[in-house]
This record gives sequence, structure tokens and C-alpha cells, in this order.
Amino acid sequence: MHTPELPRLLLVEDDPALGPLIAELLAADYNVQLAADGQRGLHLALTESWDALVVDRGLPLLDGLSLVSALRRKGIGTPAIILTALGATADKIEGLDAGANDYMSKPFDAGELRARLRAMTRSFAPADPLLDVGGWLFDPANRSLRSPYGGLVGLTAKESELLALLAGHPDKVFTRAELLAGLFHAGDSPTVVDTYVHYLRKKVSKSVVRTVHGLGYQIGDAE
Amino acid sequence: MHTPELPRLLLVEDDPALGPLIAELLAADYNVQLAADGQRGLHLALTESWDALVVDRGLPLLDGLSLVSALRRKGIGTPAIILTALGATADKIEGLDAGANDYMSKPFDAGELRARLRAMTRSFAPADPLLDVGGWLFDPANRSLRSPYGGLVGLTAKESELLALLAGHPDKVFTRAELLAGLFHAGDSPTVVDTYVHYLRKKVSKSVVRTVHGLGYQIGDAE
DNA sequence: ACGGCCATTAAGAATTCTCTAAGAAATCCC
DNA sequence: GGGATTTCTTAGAGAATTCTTAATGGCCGT
Repeated sequence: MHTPELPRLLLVEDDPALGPLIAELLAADYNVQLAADGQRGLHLALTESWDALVVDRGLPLLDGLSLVSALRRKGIGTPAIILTALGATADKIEGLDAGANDYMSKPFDAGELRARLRAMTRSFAPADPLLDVGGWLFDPANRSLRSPYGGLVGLTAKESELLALLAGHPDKVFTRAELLAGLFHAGDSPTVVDTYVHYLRKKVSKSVVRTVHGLGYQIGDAE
Repeated sequence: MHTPELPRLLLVEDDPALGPLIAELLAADYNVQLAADGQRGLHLALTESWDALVVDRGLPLLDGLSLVSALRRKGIGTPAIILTALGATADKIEGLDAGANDYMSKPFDAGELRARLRAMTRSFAPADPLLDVGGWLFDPANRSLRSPYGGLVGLTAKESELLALLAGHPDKVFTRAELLAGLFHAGDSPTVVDTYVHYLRKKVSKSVVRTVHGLGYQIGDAE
């Protein structure tokens, strides 16, 4: 069942009645994929490319707030709405500060959800899935790189995450600590980052990732 | 001693009680300007630059929806929240479709409004501040300098600190002792400062750092 | 113009930071 | 299970930065 012209929306909702219902409601505007728990949702959010996320707050395995903030820490800014049964204002604030772009309490109105999705995706630049990295085209969805001359280079998952994070914020200098926090586990050797930068540079032309001595790494207008 | 520059927020609200109240609530996070009618609001939104808009829906002279959609038609995408007394879902949908990024019903919670503003402005990347140093643009975060002709020059940590200190207080003459105390360790050779001024001048055009014979060094417009 | 002080510049040693290779541990896939 | 791939660790070579020392050149009052 493919409707490629519709934007892709990932719905993460464990309620076996509500999930399909919301999916049905949004099917008119989006190509909806449903994930039933937080870990599955996070995995899909990381490995495929989406135009919008609708995430329930209470989820098995990984709650919705953690899901969204994990994405944000990895530099993935896909617009996200958090749904919740809780109506308390403090919960809304928490959700928004976790990195969600919007927040709705159940029970909600289908028309309002659709309108909020429209408003949300409108402001975020039409998610062009291809990142230009000094002439190389990087497709985070495929984890593939096309060289300026057309050759295709495959990246591993970590290499891809690193590139996505750096390329997603051109000119920003990431410290090793930031990259370590975003891509690796606490306790990993502090030099893992260096190693992966090295791997990346072996696959991409060396000048793509610049090192700023004493600070960290950066992708941006080379000189 | 150092006042961080607050983002600028335009509040358009005609209620003489509510307007100042909201302005007060947001003053902690924003530099708030209040406009009391729609035409005044639109004029300000068009002629000055803002980081966020908070617009009441019911306004004299020009209602909030028209204000926002007028802005959008002119290609101005400043993130906007619409406030309204009406709670009906149809009104929210209308507001969002007019081009607002978010919509809140009165009475609303101050914390939620602030959280929604944070969520809304977060995605609009905050460009880090650039210092103009005699035509050169200095980016302390990247420790990089862009020459008036576009070339990019990297600075080392010490060079960058020195430049930041001098450029942060234009026209102030720093003695060597001050610079030594500010940038180096007690016991370092007294001529380190000279050396680093030399390094800077090798990278930037020589006239940027002026020496005041017998006193010290200075950056400024005086000629 | 002269002499003394001040400033500039070059060269190099010590330190700190980064790169790279090689291999061990974990994971994936057939 | 076993081979291949990916992930992470370690350690030494290599590069950049920081600071010292010393020689050269310029400013200023007399």
C-alpha cells in the first residue's frame, strides 16, 4: 500500500484501539506507519526518514518523552507532536521542553490534530532528505553518500549518525563531549569520536570534516 | 555585568489589563514590545525584526488572523502564537491554517505559554553572535574570522581569547599587565602578549590591533 | 642625531592535542 | 556455529599550539 506522494508520518501509539483509529484519521493527509512501542518507534525514527512524528507519551519499553529527547540529542529535528492522557500544564511544559514541537491532550479533536500537523510541517523547511556536504550528497534515510562524481559510498550506522549530526548543523563546532553524548554511551573511551571521524574521512574526502584544534569538529564552508 | 541579549517578542493585545500582564510574564525571557491594535501590530511586525509574535485573535482595526496571514503572504515567517478567548476547535483550526504556528485558548497558563514559545523558537536556529572587528567578522564560537573579502581564517585558542578581550571593549587601551593577567599565567614571560599580538596581526590585517606606545594595545575605530 | 627604552619578529623547546593503525569485543547474517 | 562486519580500545607517531629567548628595528626626548 504505497502512496509515495504523501508525506510520511510515524505514529507511535500502543493502545490497540486508538492507534489504528488515529492512523485512519491521518491517512487522508499522510502515509502513516504505526509503531506499537517506544523502542520500535525510536528505531524507525532513526533508520528511516519522516516528515512528522506523532508520539504517545505513555508507551511500553520507552516513553514518548525519552523517545523525542533521544532523537533531539542525536540532532534529528523531525517535527513531533506528543499525545497524552494527562492534561496537567506541568506535563505539557515537560513535553515541549523535551524537544517536542507541540503537545495535545486526549481526548483530542481529529481536525485540530490535522491542523496542528499542517502548522508544524509548514514551518519546517520542506524536509529535503538530502544533505549537501561539500559537494557530496548524503541521504540519511539510506545511509548512503554519493560522491561529486556519482560514486556511491556506504556508511555504517555510527558513521551515518555522526555525519548526520555534523552536517545537520553546518558551521557548528561540536565538542567531543557533545558528540560522545549524542552518539555513544557514557563510559565509552573519550577517543571513540576521533576514531569515527577518521573512518568518515577515509570514506569521504578528507576536507569534509574540519577539526578545530582544542574545540572539536565541524562541517561547513571549507576554505 | 554582562546582559545577555534577549530575543525580541512582539505582543499584540488590546485588553488594557491582560496586555501588560502577559508582557510582564514574558519579560523574563524576552524583550517584549506591546502593540494595542492590529494595524499597529502589523506595522511593527513588518518594519522591525522579531524572534516571535504573540497575537490576540480579537483586535481592534485588524484581527489577529488577518494580521498573521498578511505577514505570511508577504513571506514573513516569524513564528507566531495566536491567543483567543474562543475555545472551539474550529477556531483553532482556522488560526493554525491562517499561518500561525501555535494556538492557545484563554485562560492560559503562563508556564505553558513560555514552554510553547521555547518550543517554537527553538527550531529557528539561533545564529551565534558575530563581532565586527574593523570589517572582519569574528565568530568566537568557531574561533574563526571572515575577512572583508570572504576568506576564512582560523584562530588558535589564545589568539581568539586575545581578540575577544580586545574587541569586547572597543577603544579601551589594555596594558600588557592587564592582558597578561587576563589570558596567561602568573610567571609567564612578560613578552608573551607581544608575541600573540604579532600572531594575530599575521592573520588579520595589521591595522586591526593598534599599539599605544608606552601603554599597551587597543582595538577601535579611532584613527 | 644619539641613546635608551619600547616594540617587533624569528626560531625553537616543551607541551598538549590529534591522527592513525592494529587488534579485541560485540553484533549481524547466513 | 562461523565468518564477516561493525564497534570500541589502546598506544605511539605526528601535528599544532603555547611559551621562551634573543636579536633586530622603531619611537621619543634631549
